Amino acid sequence: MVSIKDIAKKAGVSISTVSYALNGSDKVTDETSSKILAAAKELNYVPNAAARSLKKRESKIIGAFLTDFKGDVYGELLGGMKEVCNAQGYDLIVCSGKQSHRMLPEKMIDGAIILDQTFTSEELVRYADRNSKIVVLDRELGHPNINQVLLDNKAGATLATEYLVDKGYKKIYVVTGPDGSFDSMQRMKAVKLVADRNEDMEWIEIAGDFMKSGGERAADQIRREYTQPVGVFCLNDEMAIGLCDRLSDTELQIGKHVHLIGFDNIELARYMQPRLATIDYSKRKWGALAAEQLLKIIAGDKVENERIYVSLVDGDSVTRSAHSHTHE
Amino acid sequence: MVSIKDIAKKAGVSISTVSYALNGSDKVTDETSSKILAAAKELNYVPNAAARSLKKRESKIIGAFLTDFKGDVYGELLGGMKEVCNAQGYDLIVCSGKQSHRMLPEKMIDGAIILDQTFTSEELVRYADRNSKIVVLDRELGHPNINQVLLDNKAGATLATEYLVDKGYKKIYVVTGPDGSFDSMQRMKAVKLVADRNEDMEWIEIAGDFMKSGGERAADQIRREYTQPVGVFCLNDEMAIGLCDRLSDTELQIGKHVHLIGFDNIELARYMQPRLATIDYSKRKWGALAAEQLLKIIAGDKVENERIYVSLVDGDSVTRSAHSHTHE
DNA sequence: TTGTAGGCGTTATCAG
DNA sequence: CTGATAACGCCTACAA
Repeated sequence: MVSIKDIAKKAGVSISTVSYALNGSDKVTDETSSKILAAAKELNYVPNAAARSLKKRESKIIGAFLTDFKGDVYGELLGGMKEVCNAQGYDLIVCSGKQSHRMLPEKMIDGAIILDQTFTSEELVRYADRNSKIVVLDRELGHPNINQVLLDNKAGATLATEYLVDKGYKKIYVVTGPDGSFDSMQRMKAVKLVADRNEDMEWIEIAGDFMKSGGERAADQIRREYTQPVGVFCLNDEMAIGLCDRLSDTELQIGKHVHLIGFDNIELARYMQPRLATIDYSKRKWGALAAEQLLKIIAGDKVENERIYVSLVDGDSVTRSAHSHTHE
Repeated sequence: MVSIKDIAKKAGVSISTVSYALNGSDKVTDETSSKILAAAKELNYVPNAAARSLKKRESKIIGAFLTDFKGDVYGELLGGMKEVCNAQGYDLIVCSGKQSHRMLPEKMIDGAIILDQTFTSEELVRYADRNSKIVVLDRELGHPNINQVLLDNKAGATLATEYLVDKGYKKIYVVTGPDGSFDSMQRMKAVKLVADRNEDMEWIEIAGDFMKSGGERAADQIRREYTQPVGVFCLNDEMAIGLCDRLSDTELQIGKHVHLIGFDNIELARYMQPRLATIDYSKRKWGALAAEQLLKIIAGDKVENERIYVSLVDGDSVTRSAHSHTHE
């Protein structure tokens, strides 16, 4: 490995002069500086990240932590983060799995963006206490070193539920996320509020998992209990697609017997037959905002918690109930 | 930041003893060791990654470099890599973009898995010359520090092309990847070989880009030139889907007028109407094998270049030509 | 403008 | 078994 010491020797100066020259300090003559740069190039010098991090106590790297690498949501999200990070001279790395958590306390990264339920809140707070900078996308956490950028789950779930109600469905199944999912709980809360406002609405909760399998199990239950057209709100699109899959070779048709809406607007949603109604939001913006907030915290700036707004996407997976009274 | 020096002070021993105890050396009494461990825990000690990397000249981190974070192929691929890495005590980080290339020469990571055309081969060889360990998934490169794990593109493209021929199509469009794509070139080569073996097969190359837009442009051209049912081989599924999208509101129907096969078997393929015929391979295995090879190189073991096998997936996007002679 | 020297946190060598 | 001590590569007062 070639170090600044080697450059110093070759250029006939001291290592500190090399360091100054390499870092573009004006404390060095242009002449010696260019001599040093030339030597560095010739020797194929590459600075050592570990040494620099050790001394400067920063790595200029941000870590994004995800539950897994699958999932259609992540592509745009990470793209948004990277764009912001790079613009400010930071690199973004993506990590998954418990084992990689260590990178945060060990200061391998300057900060973390968390979208990973396997990261417990206690763990995050513990790191934040020791001065790690964190932005969470999947929970609420009050701590000076932690900021949160959350989806407007309440608005989204309200839109979705009211959509089903407006289309004339009184009986509505809601397929939840896994236990402990913040998004799931928030969305459920909004569903309940809508139900409270609509006296004649009956709703049934089905425990899901945000994966296809949850939608499949829900499909089985709905089919067993089926008597008349119903509304179904899957708390994410992936479960909605699992539900469609399972129902596809039965007598129950989506958009006719089962009126389905999801959440996330993943790419697949628009390829479903019929097109899946769902809740949309800008994944890129979400990621970008999260990164912005994190970099601000790192810079020591004050930040406010931010929210990502959502909108409803129509789809023929929900059609108007034949029995509904049209009020217009 | 609490360092081993602090622990040493608290436990009343020297820093070297602390280091030994922390690393589980048997050169320390169980008694002092447990005293040290207790002190470490009490002080919330976390080792500093930069310091350790600097001294040990390894980070126990592997980097996967992708063109972008989108793309359905990556989820499983990265999952396979991570599994292998973790099992051997390595962490996996995912990087994208030119800026992050520096992590390799700067020794922030112990090795890299490359699936990213924006990494030039010269750059990779330069790093390999300086002792970086690399596995490439998207090119061929002869270098002692570089190994390659490639798809069996030839077999896949041959299967796909012959599938169209067997179904009775004489005129076959082939939509390529972007210029310089290794996969695209390999697949094209195989197409040409099949064409050479089938005298009456006519094939037309359309320049694509492995993105939806390429498929859309191809659709336009095919539609302009359409006279009778044709076969189309999109060199990846994403372009095939772009092509379907663009054709969906025209008079040309997939599986009737345009007989389409893709490559990759992404999740969306099985949701297309009709189901997209394509070439499948285990993305998880691909990633796992790449990681295995890389860790072997790092360990100094000899490795052979490996290949990932492929298979054909039937789909109604290709049906038998009405004019074809059935030979059975 | 350049050089000297100390230190970041860790590991590892070599004496005690 | 334990303790000094010297690196690892880089940065940065401070001194010259």
